[in-house]
Amino acid sequence: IYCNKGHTLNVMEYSYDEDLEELCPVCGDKVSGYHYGLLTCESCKTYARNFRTVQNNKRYTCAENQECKIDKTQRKRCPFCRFQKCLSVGMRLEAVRADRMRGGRNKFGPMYKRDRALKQQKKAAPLPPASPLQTNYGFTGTLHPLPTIPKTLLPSTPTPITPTDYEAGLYGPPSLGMAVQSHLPLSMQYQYAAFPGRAIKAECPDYTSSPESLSGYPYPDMYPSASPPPPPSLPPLVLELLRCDPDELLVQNKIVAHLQQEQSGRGRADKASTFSLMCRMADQTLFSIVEWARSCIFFKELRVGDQMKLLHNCWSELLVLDHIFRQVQHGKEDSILLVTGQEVELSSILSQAEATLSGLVQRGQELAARLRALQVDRREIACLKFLLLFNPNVKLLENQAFVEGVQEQVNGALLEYALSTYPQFQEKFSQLVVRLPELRALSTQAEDYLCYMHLSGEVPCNNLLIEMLHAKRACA
DNA sequence: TTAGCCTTGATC
DNA sequence: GATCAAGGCTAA
Repeated sequence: IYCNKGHTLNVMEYSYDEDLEELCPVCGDKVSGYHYGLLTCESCKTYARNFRTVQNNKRYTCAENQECKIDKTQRKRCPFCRFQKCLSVGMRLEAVRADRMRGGRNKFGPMYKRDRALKQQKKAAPLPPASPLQTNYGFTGTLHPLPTIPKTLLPSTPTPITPTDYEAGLYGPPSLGMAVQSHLPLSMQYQYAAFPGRAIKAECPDYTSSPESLSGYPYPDMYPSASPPPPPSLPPLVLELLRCDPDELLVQNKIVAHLQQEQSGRGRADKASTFSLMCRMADQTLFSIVEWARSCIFFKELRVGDQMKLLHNCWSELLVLDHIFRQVQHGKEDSILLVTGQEVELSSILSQAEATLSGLVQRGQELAARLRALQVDRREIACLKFLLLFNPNVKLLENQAFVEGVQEQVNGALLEYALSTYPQFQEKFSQLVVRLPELRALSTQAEDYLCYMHLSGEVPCNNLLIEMLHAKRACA
């Protein structure tokens, strides 16, 4: 039994109403439910939904410094900043339906459920008071089991889970290997919409699959500004590159499931260190990056030898970019969002991680802040990933000219996209590209650190990270 | 234009 | 049938 505000509440009977006590992250008004990815009030829900139609006729600008305070009484004063805030707190406007279809559910359903489950967990176990992640992944040396996400919220596989496993708290599917993706059950394709063209009726429309569908969604994925909506004829290559991106939720669930499975295979006395867990997390992320690359336009045309050379060259850069863009989307400077969807307070990392790691994390936060300030969007990140992958400086490529050609094409498409989508920000392309050397420098530092930790025996065995590290350099 | 209330409809 | 997150309607 857990007492809350004078009401006696059995934790097992956690009710939906508990969520509604929260305040809208945009304006602080009373929350009316989950809307477009998170708990918001009714008015911000309507505001976010209507923004597209409103934006069609009006071009909002901020009369101040684009830093207007948005609260319940002042939220009407600056539509521009209100919309910016909607996005910065994490509202997912891809859930606004282009076809205006009413009713039904969308792909965020599982996310809402999981969020509720996590909130319930927090209430059930209020100590330590921090996020579930801190409870389980706090930088205190030892590692506890993964957060117990109900297995119903994880992607299902055709493989059954035994009741024994379930009772033991082993929520992840027994196996979720890399080859599983093409054998996803239909229900999962529905829930997570990993691939274009597979969306079912009530699913969020797939805005990435064609220029026509994109025109029904005339603002960028993130941080749209007061500029006019992008013209319907966006560079087709940009759309194509974006189409290669896997669904974030799918990747997240897959990694969580894998880590839970790994963790469940350990005895109670055999707990992995926090660093070791982070390595495994990065390792799984790297798997998903390799899988992404292998299915990518252009890349899949290359011979395996060239594919390996390119990946060996840029794996850490792609990992770092993946991490950094997650922080850009996360939008909080005082915490880190992990690929598993868990949040760690920055202060707890900086106070408990050793100096080198702290430095790396901080540099990552700085780079994320710079990209956030540039209002980088998902399509631009998709281009940057290709620019990193198709690095024409990689030596001894069988098909050097092709790689150079792709690099050139993607550069051109990114330039065209940035100019047409953000015409008020002529320098955006160069500002974005100039971040790449910074990112490369950071990833080199991260590699060095990983190498050092590997030599100290701190990195788990059979790790793709180490395989890549060895392939790229003579670590010893 | 905003925001509270209403209707809808896929999933549970 | 209930749920609840979508979109619709409309007074202010």
